[in-house]
Amino acid sequence: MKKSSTHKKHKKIIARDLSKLYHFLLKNLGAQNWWPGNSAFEIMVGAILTQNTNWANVTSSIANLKKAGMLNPGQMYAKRRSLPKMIRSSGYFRIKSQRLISFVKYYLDKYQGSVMKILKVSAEKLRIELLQVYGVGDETADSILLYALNRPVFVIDAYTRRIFSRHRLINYSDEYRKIQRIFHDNLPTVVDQYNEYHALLVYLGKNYCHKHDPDCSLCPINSF
DNA sequence: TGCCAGGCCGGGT
DNA sequence: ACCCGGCATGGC
Repeated sequence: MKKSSTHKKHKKIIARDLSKLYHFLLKNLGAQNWWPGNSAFEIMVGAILTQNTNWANVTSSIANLKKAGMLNPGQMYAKRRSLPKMIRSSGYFRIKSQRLISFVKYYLDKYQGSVMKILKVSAEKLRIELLQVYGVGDETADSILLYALNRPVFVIDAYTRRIFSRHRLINYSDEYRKIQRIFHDNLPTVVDQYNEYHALLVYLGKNYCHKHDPDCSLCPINSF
């Protein structure tokens, strides 16, 4: 059996139950306490480095940057030529170096690399700006908004698509903003809940909702 | 060994 | 509006 997305063993989830599902997952899986990172800038960098990449591969890159004193906008830009070497373990290291440079340049030019200054701009306006930056798409922009800048923006990723398409809330290939709207419309606008919910979905995706031949009998959602 | 990982971009139809 | 190839390392 290859496809599971429409198999009956996946319990159907409806939009109105998203809030209850959150509390269920939090109770059964425990708080994930994201984002694993200390400063806002470290989280921004991590959001780019983890694109289509295992987080474990990113941690050593972050450690390299920290050791080199490059985990701040000014030094990262000044030492930008050493980025490929520093972030090699994250994969796509050449293109991700370009993405980090374009992001840091934007952050320095527009906000002098200051969290205080970027926090003065509304989430809606910031999202549009971030999407103009080379290498920042919907998920990366929203990860920065939610996890680095504490804005109530729900992050949609491949795990979210996989989990909820199997449970027939969405189609896997639905537009990003369409999926996001379902969460925004059916959850209280609470940053901490958006934060924890996405982290729980990643945990669920990693451990129970595998791409091929998923072992659905172990998925906690079955007993929701 | 091959598949997968917390995407995004550019070109083609 | 889709669809696709390219980008790349490290763990199981």
